[in-house]
Amino acid sequence: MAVTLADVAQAVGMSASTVSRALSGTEKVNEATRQRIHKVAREMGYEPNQVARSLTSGRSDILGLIVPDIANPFFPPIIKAVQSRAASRGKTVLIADVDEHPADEIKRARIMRKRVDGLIVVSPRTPTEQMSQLVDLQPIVFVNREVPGATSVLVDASEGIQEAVEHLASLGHTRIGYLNGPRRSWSNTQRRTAVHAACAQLGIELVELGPFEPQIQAGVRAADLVHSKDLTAVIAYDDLIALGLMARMTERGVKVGPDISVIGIDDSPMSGMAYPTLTSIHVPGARSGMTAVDLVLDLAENQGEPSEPQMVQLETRLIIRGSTAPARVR
Amino acid sequence: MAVTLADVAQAVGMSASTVSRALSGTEKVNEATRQRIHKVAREMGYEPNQVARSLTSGRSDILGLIVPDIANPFFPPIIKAVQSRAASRGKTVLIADVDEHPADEIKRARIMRKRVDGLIVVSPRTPTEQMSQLVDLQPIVFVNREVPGATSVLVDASEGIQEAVEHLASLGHTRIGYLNGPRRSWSNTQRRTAVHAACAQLGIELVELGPFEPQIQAGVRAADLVHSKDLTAVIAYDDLIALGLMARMTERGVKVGPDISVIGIDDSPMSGMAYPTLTSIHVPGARSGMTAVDLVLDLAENQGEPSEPQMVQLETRLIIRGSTAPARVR
DNA sequence: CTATGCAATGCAAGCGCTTGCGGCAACCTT
DNA sequence: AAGGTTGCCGCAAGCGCTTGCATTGCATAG
Repeated sequence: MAVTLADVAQAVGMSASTVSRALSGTEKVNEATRQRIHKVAREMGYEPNQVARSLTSGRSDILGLIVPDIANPFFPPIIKAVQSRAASRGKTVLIADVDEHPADEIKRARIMRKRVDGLIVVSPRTPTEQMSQLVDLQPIVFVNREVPGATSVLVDASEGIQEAVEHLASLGHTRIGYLNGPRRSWSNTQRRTAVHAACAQLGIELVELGPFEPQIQAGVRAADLVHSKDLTAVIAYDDLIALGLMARMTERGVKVGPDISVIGIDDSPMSGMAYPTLTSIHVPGARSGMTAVDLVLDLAENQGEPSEPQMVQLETRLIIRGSTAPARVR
Repeated sequence: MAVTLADVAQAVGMSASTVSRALSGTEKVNEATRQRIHKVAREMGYEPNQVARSLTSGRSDILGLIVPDIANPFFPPIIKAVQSRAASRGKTVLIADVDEHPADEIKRARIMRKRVDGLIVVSPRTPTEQMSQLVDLQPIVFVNREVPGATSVLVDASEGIQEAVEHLASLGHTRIGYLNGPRRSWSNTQRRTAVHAACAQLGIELVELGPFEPQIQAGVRAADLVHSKDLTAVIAYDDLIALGLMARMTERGVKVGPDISVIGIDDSPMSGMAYPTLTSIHVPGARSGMTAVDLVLDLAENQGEPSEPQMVQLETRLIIRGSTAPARVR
C-alpha cells in the first residue's frame, strides 16, 4: 500500500491537517515544521492520492481536450501546445479523440466534465445546436468555432483566404475551385464564405466541389473531379484534402504548380514536405491551443463571478510554396 | 449540484447501498426494484461521480498511454487503436506525450499510475535501465520494446528488414546506408542489428550514418550527408527521416527512385502520399495497440495471481512503393 | 409449529484527503 | 495586568461512493 497522509502525519507526530496544509502550501504553517514535514514526506516517498484529493477539493487538475481526429496532422501541434501550456500551469490533459463523430462529442464531453476542471473543445464539425448543449458544462472553451454565449478562440480565415485568392488572381487564374469540407462544419462555412467574398471582389469565377472528408483519401477522390472540371487552381478545405489531391494529380502525370495550382488550409507540418511543397494558409494552431488553456483556466478560477464570454480572434496568412504557379495559357 | 446516489436513493425510498448495487449491476438485487431504480435514476439524470467511485473501489476505468510524440504520424494510429479497444472494454484513455524526453517518461508514468488502472508505454527511446524502474508499476505493458520481467508487445523488425535488404540487393544495390535513429533507442538497436545481419548475409556493404532524431527536419539534414557519401540506397530508422530526406533530395534535383532508393520504417499514413511514394516496412501499429490493451486489462483483472510476463511478437513486412528502383549504373 | 436457509436490503465504516472552526499558547496593547 | 491579537495547529465533518456484515422476511424443511 502506498503511504498516506496519515502515515506521514504519524511519522512527524502531527495531525493530518497540518501535513496537508504544509504540503499543499496554501495555508500558514510554521516554516520549521513545514520543512520537517516536507523532508519526512520525501523520505517516506509520499505522493498524494490525486483521486482522494479531487473528491474533497472538487479539483482534479486535469483539463479535458476534445479533438476530432488525432491523425489529422493539424491537431497534434494544438495538442502539444495545450499540454505544455497546461503543464506549466500544473495541469494534466485528458484527450478524447472523437473520430470525427459528432454524436460522440456531446457524450464524451458530458462524461469527461466530471473528472476535469475545464474543457477545451476543438471541433469545427459538430452542428452548432448540439454544441450549445455543452455551454453549461462550464468552464468550457471552444476552439475554432463560435458558439453563442460561450468563450472561444476563433481563427479568422478570411484574411488568409483573401490573400490566397489575390495570389491566384495575380498569377492569372480567373476560375478557381473550392473543395468543401464536411457539409455541416462550422469552419467550412466560414472558409467557404470567405472564398466567395474574395472571388466576388476580385471578379473571379468560383466553382464549388464536395463536400469532402478532411482526409487524404478524400483528396485523392477530389482530384479526378477537379480534373474533369478543367480548373487551373483550387483551394481545399484543408491540407489533407490538398495533399491527397496533389498526390493523385502527380500520379496521373498532371504537374502540380505548372498545370494546376493548389492551396491548402492549416499549414500543417506536412505541407512543407510534400512535393511540390504546398502553398497553404497558416492557421495558428499552437497559439490557439495555448490561448484556450489560458481562457479555460481563467474561467475555472473565477467560477463564481459570471464573466461574460470572451472571444479571441487569431489571424491567418498565406504561406506561398511550390504548389502555386502562373496559370497555363491555353 | 449534480444528483448523487443518495438523492436517487431517497427518491426511490431505498438505501444508497441498494441503489449502488442496482446500478453497478454486480450484486443481487430484485429485478423489479432494479428496474425501478434504473428508471428513476435516468429520469433524475443521475450520473455516477467517477472520482468518488474510484476512491472507494480503487478502479478508475482509465488506462494510461505514454507515447513519445503525437506529432509523429506513426503514433496516432496506435493511439486510436488503443482508444477504441479500450472503449469497447469500458475504459477511457489518458494520453501523455512525453515529447521524446525520456526523463519525463518515468515521472509521468509514476504520477499517472495513481489515476489509472493500467499503463501502456510506447517508448522505443528511453534506456532500458530506466524502463526497468517502471516494471513495478503493475499492471503495465510495454509496446515495441523489451523490458526484462515485464509483459510487452514486440514488433520484430528483422523480417521486414531482411525483405528490404533483399529487395535492394535484387535491384542491384551493393552498398547501402542505414540512417540511425536516436542513439540509446531500443528499437534503433534492434533495427540496426537486423540491417547488419541482413547485409552480412547478402554480402552488401553497409554504411552507417546518424544518429538522427525521428523528425522530418533530421531527415533533411541526413540528405546532404547521404549525398556526400555517394550511396545508391538507404534505409532510414523511420518514415519521418526518410520523408525529410526525400524532400531534400528532390529539392536538390536528385531523383528519388532512379538516382537513389530510400526505404522507411513504420509505413505511416504519409508514406503513400509522398512523391514518390515511399517504400516502407510496415509495422502493425494498430494491432500492437489493441494487443497492448488486451494484455494490460488481463493483467489488471488478475492482479492477485502473479502471472508470468507475456511477450507477444508481431511481424513486419516490406511494402514496395515508388522510392526504390534499380541501382543506377555508373 | 419451530428451526434453517436464502434472497433482498439496510447499516455503517471507511477510501485519503481538504477545510471551516475553534483552541491555545505567546505576544501585544494600553 | 487584563483583554485582544496573532500564528500554529488539531478536531471533526464531510466529498460520493462501495462493500462486508447484519438484518429482515419468507419459503422450505424437519
